[in-house]
Amino acid sequence: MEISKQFESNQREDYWYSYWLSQGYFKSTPDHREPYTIVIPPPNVTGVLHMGHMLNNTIQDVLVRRARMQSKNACWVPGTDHASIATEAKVVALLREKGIKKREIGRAAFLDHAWEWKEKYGGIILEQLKKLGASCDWDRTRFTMEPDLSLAVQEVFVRLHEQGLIYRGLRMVNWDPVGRTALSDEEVIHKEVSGILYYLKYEGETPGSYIVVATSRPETIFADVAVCVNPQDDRYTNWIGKKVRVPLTDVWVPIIADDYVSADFGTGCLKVTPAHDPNDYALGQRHGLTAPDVFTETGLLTELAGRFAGMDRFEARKAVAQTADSQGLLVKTEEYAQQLGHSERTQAVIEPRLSLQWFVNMQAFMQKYPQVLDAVMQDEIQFHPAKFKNTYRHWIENIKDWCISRQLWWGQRIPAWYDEHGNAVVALTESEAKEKMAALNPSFSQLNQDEDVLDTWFSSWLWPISVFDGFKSPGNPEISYYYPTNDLVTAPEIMFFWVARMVMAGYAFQGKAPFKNVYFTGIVRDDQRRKMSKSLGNSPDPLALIRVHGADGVRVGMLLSAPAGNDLLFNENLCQQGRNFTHKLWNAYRLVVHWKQQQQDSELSIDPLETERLSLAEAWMSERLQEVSAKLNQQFEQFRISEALMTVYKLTWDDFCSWYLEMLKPAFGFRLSEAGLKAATARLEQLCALLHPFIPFITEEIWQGLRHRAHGKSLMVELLPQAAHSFNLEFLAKMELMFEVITQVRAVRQQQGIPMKDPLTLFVSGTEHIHWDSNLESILRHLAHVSFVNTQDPAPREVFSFQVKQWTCSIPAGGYMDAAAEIERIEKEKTYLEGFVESVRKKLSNERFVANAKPEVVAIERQKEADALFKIESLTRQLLEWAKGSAEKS
RNA sequence: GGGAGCAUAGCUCAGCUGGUUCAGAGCACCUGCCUUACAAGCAGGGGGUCACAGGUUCGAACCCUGUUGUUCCCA
Repeated sequence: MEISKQFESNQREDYWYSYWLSQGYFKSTPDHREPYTIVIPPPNVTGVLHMGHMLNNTIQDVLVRRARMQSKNACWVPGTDHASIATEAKVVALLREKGIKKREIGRAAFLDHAWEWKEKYGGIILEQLKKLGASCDWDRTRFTMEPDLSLAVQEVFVRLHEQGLIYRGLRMVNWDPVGRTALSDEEVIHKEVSGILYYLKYEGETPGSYIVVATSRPETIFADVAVCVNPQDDRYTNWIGKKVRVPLTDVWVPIIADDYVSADFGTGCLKVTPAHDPNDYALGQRHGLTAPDVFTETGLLTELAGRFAGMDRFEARKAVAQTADSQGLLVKTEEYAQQLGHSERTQAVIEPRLSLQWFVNMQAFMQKYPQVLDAVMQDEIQFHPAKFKNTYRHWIENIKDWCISRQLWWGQRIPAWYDEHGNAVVALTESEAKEKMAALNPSFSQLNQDEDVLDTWFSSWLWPISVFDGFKSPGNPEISYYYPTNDLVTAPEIMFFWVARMVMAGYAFQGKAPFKNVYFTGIVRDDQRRKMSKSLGNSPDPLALIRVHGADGVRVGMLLSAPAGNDLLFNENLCQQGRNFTHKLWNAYRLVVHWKQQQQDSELSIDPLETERLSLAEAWMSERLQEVSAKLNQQFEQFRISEALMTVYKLTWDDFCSWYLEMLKPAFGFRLSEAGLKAATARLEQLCALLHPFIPFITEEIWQGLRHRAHGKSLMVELLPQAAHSFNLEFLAKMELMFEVITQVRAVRQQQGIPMKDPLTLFVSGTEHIHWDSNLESILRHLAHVSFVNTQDPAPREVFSFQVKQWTCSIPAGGYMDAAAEIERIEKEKTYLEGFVESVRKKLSNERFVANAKPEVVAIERQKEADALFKIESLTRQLLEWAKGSAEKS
């Protein structure tokens, strides 16, 4: 069988993925095994795969595949969320292109369009995940707006309302005038922008008198109900209680005093617009002021603004300032930096707006479920990395009520009904609502359901429960088996949006935390540390990356420099590195296949020196595999996934390819024995198993190619090599030492220009300190072409030498020597060691050190001294020999 | 404005309870090699005042204080 020179990732990855699918390996049903469960952070239906998803889902797949190979019942539940604002905006835009207006066609028709859109595009991202190799149980794919999950959302609303944890209230909310909806605090992004401070004259009752008010929002003057000063501010004491005229109007407002106003900011006079600023609203409440609203829901000025009515708020700002200026009411303007809230979805500047909205009373919620904080602080839910516990605690301790109503149509409609007087009842169905209303107002004539829908996160927070139908049929076998899930992999950005709220829902509705571990990935940035985004155009197309580097290569690239919680500075070179790694593994495979083919060649005989090397290589590789398996267990326990990858990377490249295969490799003109081939095959299989969670495709291909496999077999359901509890450390150390000798001999060859084909003799002294095991010489011969080792006789005079621990190894220089250079090298090393000894002795002669330090530490220092002295002695002897040699020559 | 984190090689990061191999890894870089698995490779090599200044200690990358720079969260 001819193996292609490289792994044809594009075709073979598709092939293996559909093989896995057809065999149903991704499926999970409850059984007697230990469950391992992950629910996917549901991507947005409007989304296409971006680098963040790639990172996030690669990590999840690694965890799930590893669990599966540890014979756990691994279940990864996929799905998407309906993303109210984003989806609605998209559908509205699409309809607008067709000349259709949302409000004209009405709710039902609009929702038809939205569902149509969702059916067409909503699954794209999940299809893309398949290209990455994601081993989700696709039969379990859920959607936050499907009937069962929607019902769960509404039930939860009703239940929390009954418990008094949900209320409706007039509150200052974050209004998005473009999306025409309220947003929760978490959906508002504060950015510093440069604004202008306008200094406006407010004329007093006495002709010619005025005060100056500084404001960044002159367009809101029509909503002014007062001007406020600090009672301690001497400049304005006389004004308190008097009236001033709002510029450009005939409205007179009182001057009030309140500590809230800072005398230092602007002129010390604050215009009060309770409808348009949370602080002003509070001020208004304290002073019994009204709260007229000068904006429409789309951010236009109302008739309150007189001739400015109908103008956009930003246009009006300029127009009002200009008019005030022309009337001599604008004293001056000045630039200043201000923090402005922006809508996460539409980017629109947020307008604080008074409106009736539904809220979850978070303080009360937290009082009822204190575990939400405790579980995280006490590591019942472990955060990786743990530093995020601080952030979590801070948020919980300062928690604010959660505004959950959205003035949209795409989402679960709020199960609240109103009569003609605005009396509200909350019920799951209209008939229940009628009953409840009848009790409240027996004479009600009509009942209207709330027009608004619920925040998407009010669906997502139920996700770990609702995907297992924990609301539809409480205590069903699935929820009992899979819940709580094991690990959640997500970005720190949505710790509050989602993670914290899932914990809340977990305790409130299931009585248990939803997961045991939360792994926070970093944010994928470009090499200038800019966040990757579509608008910046700095994000590569993930599918194109997969085409070029292969899914395995991209997975390695994503993981290589993505320690938990650290941002990933993405660079395509990382995928290249991943690609190179898979290529290396591929070539190891080709070598083994090549050896297999050589066995058919009757002209070749078995290398007579193989047996010894084979048994050493096998003993060593077997220890190493166990050692590495144990290390991997530890690294996975601590979620050090990129370190785990580096561990198997080095195992493959250094241990397996550079040492193990090279030890086995038959000398030129010979072939490998059957035993040798069998061993190499088995080891490569084990290696593939360890690598499979990281690079599933190529390892499956190799594993399937190494020997005949029955149909229906797969590496992905094989078991990982087991980690031993103890290793033969002595043997491993002995081999390491021999490898060091080999490396040093190679270095001498390189430095002195001695070709590999010339055999060398090696003199070793110091074997009374460390035993020289001649059983290991076969690999020295094979890998460094040392044909003879002499541990008995003193080395001849002219040698190249090096130290390995207490061994002094010498290679007769033959015709290659450059005495002067060698002497210089030895002298340099001796000088260094002498300095070292001095520093160690200084330490040892310090009485306080000897008295205070732990005995073993002192012993180590003494050993260091002895070792160095020994080496110095050896070097001195060598120098002497070189000196004699040159003396005799001259 | 309030809070949290970070600062170690050119880059991205490890470095656990202060004490062997404590100054490490991968990539990048330099030198020599197309050696019959692999130039997407092999063999070798150089590279750091552990941000700065003090302090504690026999001993500090690690603990304490301050300074500077930087990132994030909250308002």
